[in-house]
Amino acid sequence: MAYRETDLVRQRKVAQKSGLLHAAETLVREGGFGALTIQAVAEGAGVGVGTVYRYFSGKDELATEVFKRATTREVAAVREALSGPGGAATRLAVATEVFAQRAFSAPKLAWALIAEPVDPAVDVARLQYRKTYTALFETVVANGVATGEFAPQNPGLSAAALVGAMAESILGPLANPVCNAETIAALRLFCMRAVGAQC
Amino acid sequence: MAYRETDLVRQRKVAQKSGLLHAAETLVREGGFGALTIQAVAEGAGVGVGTVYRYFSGKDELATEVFKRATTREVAAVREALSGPGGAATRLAVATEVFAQRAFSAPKLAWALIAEPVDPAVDVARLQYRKTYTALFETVVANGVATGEFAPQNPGLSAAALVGAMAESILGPLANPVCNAETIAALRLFCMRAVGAQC
DNA sequence: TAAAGAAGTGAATAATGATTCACTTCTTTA
DNA sequence: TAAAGAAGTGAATCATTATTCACTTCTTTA
Repeated sequence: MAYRETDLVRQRKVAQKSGLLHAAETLVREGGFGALTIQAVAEGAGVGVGTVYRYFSGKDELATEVFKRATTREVAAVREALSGPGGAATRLAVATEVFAQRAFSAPKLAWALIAEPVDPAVDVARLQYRKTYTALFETVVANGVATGEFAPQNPGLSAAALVGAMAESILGPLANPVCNAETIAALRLFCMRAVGAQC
Repeated sequence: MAYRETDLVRQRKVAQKSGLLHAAETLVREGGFGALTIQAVAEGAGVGVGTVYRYFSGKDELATEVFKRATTREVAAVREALSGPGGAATRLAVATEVFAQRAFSAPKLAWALIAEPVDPAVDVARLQYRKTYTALFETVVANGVATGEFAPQNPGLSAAALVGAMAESILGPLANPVCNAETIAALRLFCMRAVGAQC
């Protein structure tokens, strides 16, 4: 036995994989999943295309991992906002702002995660993502309805509509590409009225 | 001079082009623009692939024409609903229902027109489409704000958010795929509250 | 240092789908 | 009917990407 993987090698492999994922996410940030090609990932990470296949079984797996990493971050940020202090109205308002801020700072990424259709493999992950996302909003809407802060309504539909309203007004092709405090404030008011919160 | 195009030939050419567009739209209805291949269009219309190129300079032109035809119809339907009788609230409610009904009856098409990313060539047409669409809603929102029926708000942002809310709750991956009167009613209420209409 | 084991490489291959073009068939008129 | 003009055809070609694999280089240990 003349070879055995050492910690040094393990670290390098982790770093390599991380570098590949970083290069891949950069591409998605800049041009959505449509810009994610193995060639470009390899180039961005400074390795050969074959190397990518040492770390990922194929494009699907790479794309899915990029998707999961990014969505985990996004969901965590919104979840944190929704689990903060205050009533349902306050928390929904804060969550709306968090969503808007993050989307503004990386619109292509936000669009890629929420709307861009991709491989069926990634679509499975996206379905889970949207479910999680919508569920977060659904919870706060249902909570507000229960406490009487919001109007009676179908929380599931309202949650989907809220996500759609946020996505369209901020990521849509007609959206102001500049981070605009007024836009965010207007969106927050729209969402507040939509759930029937008094404000 | 031994040949000159006659009316008969002209008619046939018009019919042929119309048949190609019909075949193309059928494909988009069934699978979005992703399903629009020249091969499939030719097959659907019962002609050779080369024939498609006698009528369209390339795939871009074909896709753009399909898009424009379909969107013209959609916009007309919503515009009619918005220009009907009654106040801003009534007209917005009717328009919401029209949008929802049409989207339910052809969800893939609606999704393809509103959300599916396609060739840059088609994207130009889509931008125009969304502008038109949003402008329609913007007008009624501004109208309602002016008459005091709706709360004060930024009509442009609200219009985009309304379109997003409708699209997401009806076309989104989590949407109920069945035409559901309750869903439509819930969406209508959401939209009414969102603009601050009393109902 | 030598040899085993594994990572790195990128030209070659595969798959998909748009586009071309030399050819055939149809339509018209002298 | 003959010949011009145009439409129809689809196999061949081009373009883009994912994927493979025979080979090279690196790392480890006896």
